[in-house]
Amino acid sequence: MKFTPSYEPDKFESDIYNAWEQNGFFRPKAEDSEKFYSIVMPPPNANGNLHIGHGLTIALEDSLIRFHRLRGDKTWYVPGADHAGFETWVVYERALEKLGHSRFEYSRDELYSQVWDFVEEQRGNMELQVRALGASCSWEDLTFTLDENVVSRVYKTFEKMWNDGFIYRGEKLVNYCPKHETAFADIEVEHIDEPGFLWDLKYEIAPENTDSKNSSTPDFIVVSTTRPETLFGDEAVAVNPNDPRYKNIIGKKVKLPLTDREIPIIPDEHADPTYGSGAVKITPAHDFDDFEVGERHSLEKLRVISDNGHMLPICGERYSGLTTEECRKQVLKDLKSEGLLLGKKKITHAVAHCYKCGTVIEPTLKEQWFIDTEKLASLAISHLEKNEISFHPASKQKVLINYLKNLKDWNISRQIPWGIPIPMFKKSAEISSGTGEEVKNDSPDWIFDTRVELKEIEVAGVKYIRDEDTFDTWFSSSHWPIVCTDWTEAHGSPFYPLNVMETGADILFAWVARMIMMGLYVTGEVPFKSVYLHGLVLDEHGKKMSKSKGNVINPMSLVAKYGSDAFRLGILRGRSAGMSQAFSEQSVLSGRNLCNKLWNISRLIDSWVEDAKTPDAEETIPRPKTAYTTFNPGEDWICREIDSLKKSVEKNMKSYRFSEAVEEIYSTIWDKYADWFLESQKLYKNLPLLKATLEDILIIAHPFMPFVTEAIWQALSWTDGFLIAESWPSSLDFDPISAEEFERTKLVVSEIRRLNTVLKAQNPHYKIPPILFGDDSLVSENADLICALSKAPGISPTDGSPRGIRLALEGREVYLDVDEKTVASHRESLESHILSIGRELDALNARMTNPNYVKKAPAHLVEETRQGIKEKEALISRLKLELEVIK
RNA sequence: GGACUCUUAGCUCAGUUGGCUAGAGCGUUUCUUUGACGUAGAAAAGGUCAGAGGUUCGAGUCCUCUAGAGUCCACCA
Repeated sequence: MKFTPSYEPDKFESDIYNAWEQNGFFRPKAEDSEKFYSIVMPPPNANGNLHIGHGLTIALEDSLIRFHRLRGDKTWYVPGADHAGFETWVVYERALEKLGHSRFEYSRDELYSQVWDFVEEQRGNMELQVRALGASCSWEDLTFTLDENVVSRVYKTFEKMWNDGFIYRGEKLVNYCPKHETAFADIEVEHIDEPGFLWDLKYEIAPENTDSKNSSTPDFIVVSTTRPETLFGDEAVAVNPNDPRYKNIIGKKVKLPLTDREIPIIPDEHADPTYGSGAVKITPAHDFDDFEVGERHSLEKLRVISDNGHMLPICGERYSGLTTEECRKQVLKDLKSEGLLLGKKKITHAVAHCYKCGTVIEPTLKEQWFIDTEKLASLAISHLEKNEISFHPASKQKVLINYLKNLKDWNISRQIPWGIPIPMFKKSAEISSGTGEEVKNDSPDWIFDTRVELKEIEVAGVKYIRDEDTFDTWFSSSHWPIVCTDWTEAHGSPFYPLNVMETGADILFAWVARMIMMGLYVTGEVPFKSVYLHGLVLDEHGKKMSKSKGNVINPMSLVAKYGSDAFRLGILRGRSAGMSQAFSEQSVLSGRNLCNKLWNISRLIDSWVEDAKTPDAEETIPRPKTAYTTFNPGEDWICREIDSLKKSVEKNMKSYRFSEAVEEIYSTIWDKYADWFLESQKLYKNLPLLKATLEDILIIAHPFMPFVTEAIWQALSWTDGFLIAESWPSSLDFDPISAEEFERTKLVVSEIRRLNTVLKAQNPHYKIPPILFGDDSLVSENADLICALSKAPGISPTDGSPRGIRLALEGREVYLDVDEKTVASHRESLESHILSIGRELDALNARMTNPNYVKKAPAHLVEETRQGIKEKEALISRLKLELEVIK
């Protein structure tokens, strides 16, 4: 294969991916069961497109997987697809609406199969995109969140919990979206501070209860509320027991406005004497606080708002059927006309919204299934406190423990058809067919049964009807590490626990917390050894991406434009764990440039290898490792640099510092390998070394830029097989003295270049002069290289009569052979150089004059400082001497 | 109200147990039509590390406070 002048990713990527997949590199062999390195992908929504967060997830996870694969671990990366219960449901419901249909036209079972088809149609799309990002995952093991084994595992857990008494049926207030007509967990509700009003309503004290003998007793009480329309459900008015204003009316009754009901005045700490009027109406069926108050005082829970947000008939003909908003207006109008509306105050308060449609959440009284989370949470906390899971960033461990300590019971019922049916059946009031016997009183109200395909079942002569609700998706998702690894009670799984769970920091509570609780509950072991949480990917201005703002960056369009590797490099660059950070196309562009650079490096080396080939001198190249020897300047140095790159990538990957790893690869390839080593090799062309070092670089870079490195591997004339299956390089041999010598040679070249640039700036007609060197073995031994790298027209010894400008480098005797005029004009820059060295010297001297430093600092530091002072002093005196000469 | 995070170059961020002259990318300026790459090469400018105090021989790094930014949790009628 021939190298084109620039790397064109779209010509290679899909072929390479297919070749990898078809050759089975993504799947660990069955017999290799000893040392697995396993990661499961947080399942992207089956019916959706990947967003930038998935792009980041795959870049992170796949680089870990590829790194470990090259290191020789049996890696196992499981892709997934999420039925995404509610998310998908919203999309589907919208599609139905567009066709002029409503979900209420269909039965639950009909809806379920419709959505199944809908998702099936869309699913391939997501999988193609995961492939395009280069994810080296085991497709045969793809798990869909509604797969048979997932459902059966979820049912098993539910049954265990039911038997353990962790599950209870409760009538409680739940967060309810009147638009979607389903309940949510607390975590799915968004609290937003909004302006609103606090109205003062006049509740008259019922006349028959007024103590006529005591005229000091007021005949009404003012209650403050933000939701006047709920007054129909009021069951009491609460005042603080310590509030002197109301002490003597506790226990009396008030007339509920617009109705003919009377409700008591009760004492409760919940009433804050400093807020509003200090008296608060209690609506147990429609407010979380009031619910609690109601429980304390055994109040009725009267529902006055329907599931879809309309007033119920109990509110009276005038209000029944109105939306809550309409009803509020009407109530306020009526109260006003009756003189019962006393005041209105602007306030800001937190209002709960549906996280999907933004509709105001209506706390609604519902019978639902709840998980008693107390034992689950404390189990999780005890393992977390033993540091059985390492967190990146570490701070999230504390955050998670704090969350678990305050965890409330978990409502797992959802009133949407798209999801896993809850396997619970309720005893029917009807007498079961045939027997004619009465229902036995001792038969349970609810029974667990997995025959969810049936609407009703019969057990011991009793008829039971299926609960129509489905599970909260997080209930099944919390089993993800268990189900993906096929963990069983009998055999466990060689992949469980996972090595790493990598996901977004935003679902630490919703998902990670629940996986830990469930993993421990089901298997007794934590589900993963490490957690890496990435932050949000923000737009280039640091703003959250959103469709409405129009600042969404689509990963696929970046892949199409710059290539998959460029995207991966761009998204990993400068990103650290847990932080929400800006991302721009610019970083992808620089990733693309690196790919092209590496491509051209390889192109050059390959052309040298090809040029050297003569028909009769066909080399026999030992694979897998090219043997090499170092002869020339820079060769030991590049071996040292690659060796240190290798070690630092190992270290960074171990501590999940992806960005640092990428940065080091970038600078080694570009600044070291291309700009110094290859430039030097233009003189020497040590082919075995060039080949060996290029191979190492390709392997080390492969986890981060898999496609271009493989494309190069395939294009090189001497390599065979696949790069993905190569093994991580062993340590390179090098002579450290020779490496250090090249470092000093670089300094000479840089200084010559810098001087030339400065002098050129002073005089546009300046031409790069020849180089002279005195008694300087480093320069004489590297003369050709220095000459070539600095583009000087020539280099020669001074023969004892130095002239021109001497380089200000310690221990060097190198001159630029320039004319007298140029020498004189250089004086100024020399003076400023002396000043800056002087400042550094002062700093070092200050340290040494401090007796405590000399006494307490480590000896090697003190010695270094002493050495530094000596060198700087020598340099200054020499520079001063040069200044004398220039005069 | 509670918890957590952040503040380092024009921008986005590194800086691991305190230790040599605080780094990178992008951007900016100057130079280079050298046959791997202009998606390039060479060079340069740019930082009182938010502020104050403390610990220390030594603080971007540890502690306290202040100011600012952000995120999450929470029932404020």
